[in-house]
Amino acid sequence: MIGIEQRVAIFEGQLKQAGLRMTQQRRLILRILAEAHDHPDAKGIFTRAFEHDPTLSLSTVYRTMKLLESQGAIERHAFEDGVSRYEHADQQHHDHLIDVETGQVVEFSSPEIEALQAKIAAELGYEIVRHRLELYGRKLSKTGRKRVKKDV
Amino acid sequence: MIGIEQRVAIFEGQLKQAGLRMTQQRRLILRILAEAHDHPDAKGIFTRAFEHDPTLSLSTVYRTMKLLESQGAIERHAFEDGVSRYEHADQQHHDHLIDVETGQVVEFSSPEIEALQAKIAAELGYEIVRHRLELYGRKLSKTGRKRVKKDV
DNA sequence: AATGCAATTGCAAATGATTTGCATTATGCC
DNA sequence: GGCATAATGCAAATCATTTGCAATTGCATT
Repeated sequence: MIGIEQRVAIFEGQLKQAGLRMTQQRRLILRILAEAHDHPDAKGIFTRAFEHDPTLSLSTVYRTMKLLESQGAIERHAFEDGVSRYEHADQQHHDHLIDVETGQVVEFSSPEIEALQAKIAAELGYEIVRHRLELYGRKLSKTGRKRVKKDV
Repeated sequence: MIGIEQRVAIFEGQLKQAGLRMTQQRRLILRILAEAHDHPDAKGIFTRAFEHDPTLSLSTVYRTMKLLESQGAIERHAFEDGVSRYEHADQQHHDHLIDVETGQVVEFSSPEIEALQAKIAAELGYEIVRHRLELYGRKLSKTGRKRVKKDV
């Protein structure tokens, strides 16, 4: 988990290499994302950013998300509700468990499942390029659970 | 895999119980779905049905898909392109592997993965309500593969 | 610090999938 | 056959996202 300044600096370097520019709005959105501990959608990011810069437009958020995604700086997910949600990409790979009652998103990862996926794909004559695994669940009442990391 | 007539009859029974009616367009769409060996989207179903009944409207297709889904007669999937795709629901549970080059959809199922999912959810304090597992892959060149079931 | 030009932005309009309001039609019980 | 109302077709409405374009801004260069 690196800091905001480093993230901005890294991204600015990537931009420069591509002949692109670091703008106020990109800096702001990057900051919002770095501070986010959840999986906000474009409107959510826009709302948060808007408080710092009321001249920002939603189009710019969308364009920036697309740019960040193409640079590998963020990951985009589309859960069941259909809207795209984003999270920064400096963490290890993980999948998501969505609480069907609250919409809360819990992250998890399972090397065993990954291995099985690769095996299945190979048996079908494929190599996996990427995958999407989402569990939709309901909280168990009271017994033996172990919470890990939660957000919305 | 049951026949079309039986499917229509079953569905008509379900409709009757709900005070709903079996119409020409519902019958037609049901037939199209039963004959489909792929995962068509609303427009695709509409196109196929339109050849049999040019008065059919796309709205009716959407309304019918929603009805069929609520009756458990079909399953709806939204892969990465965002559009909803449908398949009849009389087969055993399975997940999907999508060929990133051709869009071809291969079905597979893995009890091992299902078991792991349940275990992971339980550890996080959840019971799984449903899940979504999609593998996006590229065909291996020539060696050891075993094709199973394919469609688009 | 001023200049120039392409990259970027904000805005509004366009898109594309899906839904919905409403007047018209058709289904299925009497 | 007649009726009440469920279902349809059409057009207009949504909703998330994208895009055209004129105005602005970043930044490399004087």
